[in-house]
Amino acid sequence: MGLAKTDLFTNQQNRVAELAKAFAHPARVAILQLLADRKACVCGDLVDELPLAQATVSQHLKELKRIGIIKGDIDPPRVCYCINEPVWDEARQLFGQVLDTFMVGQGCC
Amino acid sequence: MGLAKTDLFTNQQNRVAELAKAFAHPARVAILQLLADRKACVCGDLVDELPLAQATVSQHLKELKRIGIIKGDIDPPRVCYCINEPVWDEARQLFGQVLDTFMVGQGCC
DNA sequence: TTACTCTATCGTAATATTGCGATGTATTAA
DNA sequence: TTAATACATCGCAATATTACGATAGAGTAA
Repeated sequence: MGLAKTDLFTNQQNRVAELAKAFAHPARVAILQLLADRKACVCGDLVDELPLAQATVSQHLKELKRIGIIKGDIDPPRVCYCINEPVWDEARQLFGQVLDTFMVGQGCC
Repeated sequence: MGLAKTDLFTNQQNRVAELAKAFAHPARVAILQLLADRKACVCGDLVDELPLAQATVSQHLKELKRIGIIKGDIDPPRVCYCINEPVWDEARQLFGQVLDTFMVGQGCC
């Protein structure tokens, strides 16, 4: 079963996996792109841009917030969603670390 | 339900999501790191390195192969698993594209 | 106050993922 | 031939994810 034996892997591996989850669904990629482009920092706009129900978008936002890659500051009557810069940078660094361990052009097979 | 409305998103978004899935589980991160380090190109070695049953490792390898980020060439009595260089490079480019759309230091909130 | 807007959360259903034992298949070794 | 090895696949169970309608809560506008 989908047991997350998180203690069986390194902290780096677990964190990479968690950050990768943020990008592992096209809707979340779309959300992150919209926020990164800074054209829409408000959830209402996001719902308009996405082919998903409001409840579904809210759920994705919640998951992205749990991972930490976005943050939502309350500014009634809206919630301003933004990229969380430190975590975004962490993702860039970690993905870079993993992807750069392999240098293209040196296959063994 | 987990419907993958793949036609509702751009090709780029769908591909990013698929490639991210390759990294969205610590065991797969570990597998990819082992292959990228090139110290183990054979499934038997991989099973020894991972805290998972042989069937489970094989399943992860199958999924990684489906995504395309690794390839398995038969070399009886073993199967040689390796990073698939073009796709690895594609992942690097796509993640870079997405992650670089946001420049740290310009938050709106 | 009431009505309206915006977003979160609940409840539910469908599907996907993860994990492993058991079994199958192919090759090698004896 | 039989036995052993290496890996894939099957079948099942447990859990996670995705999606959405309905509802709740908080604020604004009238």
